[in-house]
Amino acid sequence: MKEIAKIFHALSDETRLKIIKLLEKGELCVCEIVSALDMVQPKVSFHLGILKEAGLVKIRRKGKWILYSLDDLDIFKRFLILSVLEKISDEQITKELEALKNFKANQSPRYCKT
Amino acid sequence: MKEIAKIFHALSDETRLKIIKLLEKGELCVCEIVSALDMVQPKVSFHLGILKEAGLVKIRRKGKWILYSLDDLDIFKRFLILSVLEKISDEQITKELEALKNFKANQSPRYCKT
DNA sequence: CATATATATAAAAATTTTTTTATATTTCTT
DNA sequence: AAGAAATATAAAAAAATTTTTATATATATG
Repeated sequence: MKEIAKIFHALSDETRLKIIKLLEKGELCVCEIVSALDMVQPKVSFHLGILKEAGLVKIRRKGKWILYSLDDLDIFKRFLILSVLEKISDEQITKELEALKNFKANQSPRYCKT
Repeated sequence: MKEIAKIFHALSDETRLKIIKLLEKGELCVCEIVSALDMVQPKVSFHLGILKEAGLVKIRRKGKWILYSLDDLDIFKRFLILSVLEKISDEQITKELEALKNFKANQSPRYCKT
């Protein structure tokens, strides 16, 4: 029962819902999420940690970057994630998508420099 | 987005998940839930309030009792509730079901006397 | 109508979660 | 190898949630 409560808890926060929406389009490194959300890095890492602990996102290391992506192997989690994506429209994260686009545009291939 | 976070928040607590499980079998008044969970009444009312605010349970007054039941008219909520019911087995609330049974057995038709 | 019962609500206390700030770790680059 | 960049983690502070305790409200009953 704890496990289920934990999954729902991970989804009970607007910042975390936004992160899930941002990951809809694909893998993102922490610094990209930081710039999209316009929040300090440890705060973003904190929320990513909660999503990860709940098994909703997974990570992959690439050099000095850690790339986060949605983890929906489990059918229940897959449904929850799909529900979130469907319930929350892109218009609700316009600001964040815009910031992400700008960030990506202004960075060279080796893109972050916190 | 707040609305969705609110629904997930309502489901992110073990007491509230237990209440949903208890309501699986049908309407219950507050005092029955209190005795099933073995918690003080204001605490139970607090959690019922959160479930109600999230639109997951509904109420019906019957004399001095207020009867709570699952509210799953909405397809999304219905799925969430069904998931909870399916994910949490009856064995996980054995104690509570037992307490509820005893309570019901020991009470006359006009059953509560807090 | 006065009292008892069932439940809600308010205020205060306790607990948990989130945020901030500082620092550690890992990997890359020169 | 030294320094910089990306991220995590720890500690402290702030904020939110939950629990407790006391009280109010509504309905029923004698």
